[in-house]
Amino acid sequence: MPANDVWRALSDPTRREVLRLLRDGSRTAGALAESFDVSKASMSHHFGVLKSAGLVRTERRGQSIVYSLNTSVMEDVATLLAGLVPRHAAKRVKT
Amino acid sequence: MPANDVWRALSDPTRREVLRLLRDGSRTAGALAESFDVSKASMSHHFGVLKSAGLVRTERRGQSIVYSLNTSVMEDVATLLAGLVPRHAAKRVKT
DNA sequence: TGCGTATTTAGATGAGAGGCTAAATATCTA
DNA sequence: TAGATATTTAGCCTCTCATCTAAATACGCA
Repeated sequence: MPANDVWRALSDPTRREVLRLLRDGSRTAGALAESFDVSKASMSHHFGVLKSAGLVRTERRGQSIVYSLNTSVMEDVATLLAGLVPRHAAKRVKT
Repeated sequence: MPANDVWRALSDPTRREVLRLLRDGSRTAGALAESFDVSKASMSHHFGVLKSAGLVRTERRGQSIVYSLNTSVMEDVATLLAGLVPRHAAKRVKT
């Protein structure tokens, strides 16, 4: 999980929304894509960015590919952020 | 603090390093710029991005302009991140 | 006021990102 | 195997971003 890839992945609003959707459970590429007003090809590109950053995992199920959050890496992201926040700004990350 | 601006500001490694430097205390634009192998004009651009995202504050001191972290906004950033991390991935953000 | 220092703004450039359509690949089912 | 469905890859285009140099602005001090 190169930190640079993670930050870059998070810099796009579409990708952040994908992560938010995945908070509620795994979804197929197609199901995710339907939530956005963007071509499936473009969504596939976003999925690739999220995947190479290690933020999501994939699993084939029949004809579909199911995406889910890689929760352990999401924890690492919290740590990355902690490296920027000054000590007295520490707070409980409520989820 | 539009969330988009914050994430965009954080997506650049130079800007993240600026924030890390500011964790240890305020610094002038020139002092910050010396830590990077980039022109002062480019650094000024980065400062502008950080500032318009609300991540840093400025204060003129004589000929210099002193940059410091906007700690309250850094807390908000932690909240933004929390909006992406699934419940069972919650963790103490150690700083 | 005039000069030196500190910083930002203007304008140009090259690389990269995200978008699209069309084609390719993988899987299921008849 | 043929056809339908799901997803990714390829190729192209446009726009944004980080960077640079040069010029402009702001301040302190003689």
